[in-house]
Amino acid sequence: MDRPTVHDLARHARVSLATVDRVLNGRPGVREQTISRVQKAIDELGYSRDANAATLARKKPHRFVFLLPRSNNQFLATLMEAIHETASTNAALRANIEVVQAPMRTPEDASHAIRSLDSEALDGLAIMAPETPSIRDAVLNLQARGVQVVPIISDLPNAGCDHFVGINNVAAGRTAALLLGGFSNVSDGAIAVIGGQAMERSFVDRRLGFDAVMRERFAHLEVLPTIEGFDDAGRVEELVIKLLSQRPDLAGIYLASSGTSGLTSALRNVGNANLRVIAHDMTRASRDGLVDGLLDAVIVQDVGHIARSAIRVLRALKDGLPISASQERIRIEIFTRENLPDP
Amino acid sequence: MDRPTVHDLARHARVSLATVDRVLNGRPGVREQTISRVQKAIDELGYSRDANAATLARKKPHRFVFLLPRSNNQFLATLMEAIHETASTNAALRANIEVVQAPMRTPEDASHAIRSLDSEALDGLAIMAPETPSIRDAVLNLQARGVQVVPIISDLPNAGCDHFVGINNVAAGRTAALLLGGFSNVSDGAIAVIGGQAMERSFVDRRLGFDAVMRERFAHLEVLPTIEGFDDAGRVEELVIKLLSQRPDLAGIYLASSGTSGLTSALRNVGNANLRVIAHDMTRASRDGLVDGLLDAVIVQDVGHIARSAIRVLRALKDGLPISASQERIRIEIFTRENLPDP
DNA sequence: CCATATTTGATTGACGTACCTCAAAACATT
DNA sequence: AATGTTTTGAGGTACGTCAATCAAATATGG
Repeated sequence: MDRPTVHDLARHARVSLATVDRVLNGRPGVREQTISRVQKAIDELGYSRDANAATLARKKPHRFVFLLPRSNNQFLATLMEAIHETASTNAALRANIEVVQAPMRTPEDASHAIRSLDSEALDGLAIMAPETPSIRDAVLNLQARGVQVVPIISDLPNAGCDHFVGINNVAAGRTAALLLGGFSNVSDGAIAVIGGQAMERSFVDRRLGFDAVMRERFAHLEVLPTIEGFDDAGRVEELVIKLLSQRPDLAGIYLASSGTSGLTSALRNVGNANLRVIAHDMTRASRDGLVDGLLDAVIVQDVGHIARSAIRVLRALKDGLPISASQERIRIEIFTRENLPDP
Repeated sequence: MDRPTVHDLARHARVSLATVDRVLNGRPGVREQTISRVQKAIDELGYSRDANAATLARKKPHRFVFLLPRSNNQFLATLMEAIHETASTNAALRANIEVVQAPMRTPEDASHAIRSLDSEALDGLAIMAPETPSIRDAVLNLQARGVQVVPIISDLPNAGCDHFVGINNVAAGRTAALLLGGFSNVSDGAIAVIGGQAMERSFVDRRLGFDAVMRERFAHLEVLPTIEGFDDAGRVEELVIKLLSQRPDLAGIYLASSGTSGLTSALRNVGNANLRVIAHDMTRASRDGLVDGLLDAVIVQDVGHIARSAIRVLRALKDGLPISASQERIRIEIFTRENLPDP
């Protein structure tokens, strides 16, 4: 009833331990025919590598890089903090974890950042980036050289990645619409949606889900075209101030990107009590916004979970370990003034 | 810069490897003075046991038991399924995981169930039980014999347990109130709260949070005294039918326990469109209830996360490993018809 | 058929901890 | 001082994998 080991594999496939090792670790010098014989033994015995022994025996630690946009918004700061905390508390994983920030305002920036990573010394990349052809190609290129890639926060659907580490952003958008529409008590009015960049998949998905529910359930509210805030608090603040002066019928704002501090600071000055406001991510600004009644709800993705999950997934992909879908599902939390936990 | 090993400890504390081992694993035959010398070395070097090597080297697997109420409600079924799935996908943990169900309608039942566990062969217990003196004593007794105990789902605050694996039930109650009150659009009316057993801590906490927010924010709604449903669908159904006939002014129902299928089945027959209804936990009944518009929102705790977390915590307590608070925090999810994921 | 390349086998030593045995040393008791 | 008891040391094996070496077997091309 014990789990099979490499020895069992070798015996069952009638090859030596060395050959099993070559197959398992993708080392060269094994005939196709032999590989499939070992593969067959793996399937028949239901072998899966003992992660404990593997980690223990591995000489070189894995090198994983988190590539994030260079931007000084508060959400990125909390994300980076979570990554560093995970890295330090999980020293037993034998993984070197680095955070690299690169400008991503243009697709060329981002793909250049990817290409300038030393792919030789790299085992895995967790990347948060907009979805553009040049980025997709850079990612595919990296994968071709044996580097595992997972998109985090914002998906890259056509970049050949098996897993995405982040929330279901369509569901997040739907939730935002539900809260905005449900809490609103006006008979008509306009709803503004502020995103980061148009190419950001996370925003596209959120908008998609948001619009669907607004259409289905809250057709009396008019959803305005997207405004791009570029995840920048200053720009968001300007946009919101302008919006409030131009649209006296504004009934709600959905900030589907970063820059919450700009939103709350605008609301503090020119907001009104009938405005329903939903934002994303738990930061200082969003917490204060909830407490002060400027925001009605904040939709939160746990950055610690995202950091841990990304590392687990990269490691599993690299080592050929199974991935537990249910464990890696990132949940959406909804915080309001009423259920805000202590900081 | 490498992590210190037991060898480093031995050298630094000027004792032998065997002594370090005795101290680390709590084996007898070491003077107090020596123990503290080793302890000092542990602190100074910042030693923490390599979990991979420890699991690998351990001969006997740990034996962990989940003790749950014997009741055939749907939530318990999903919880048990999650436990078994975790057990089978984490064979590498070298832990034997058992589920024991025992009647818990009276405190004596439950404490008897605890006492009848073979504490010799037991390393850890994850227990879901009401909070009564006899249960508390039985738990304390078990701990005195070296068995680690974590309450799951429902806390046991005075049973000497370091960790609770479950959601913040006060916050859950607050959230329920927010959703009930926020979605409701009546100017007055009554709100019914249905719990399981009065002694269940999870229910007490939910009620606490629920009442607080209703008082603070929705004082125009009258919250009725608790009704005990004993987590039984049949009983809940009867209660709800009676309630709806007796209180025509009923504006909302908060089902803070199991038995959701009884609730939805009652609503299907005698419900009305102006009723706002909140329930807990994702089961077949609650999913169908959302889809059919009988329930407005369901507050969900991820049973898979609870099962995994309980095992991780028990293992960490038993092996003296650190526990990552942020990883073990169980999140609350809110599902509505609008953001319901595929099954 | 040979020479050469490719593929496979046999073996070994880490990795860090658990767990065991046996003997030596320190301590306590009379 | 002699005895027994408690505490400590020394050393080894095992866990399952990685990683490396060197030799042996097999395949390939001319």
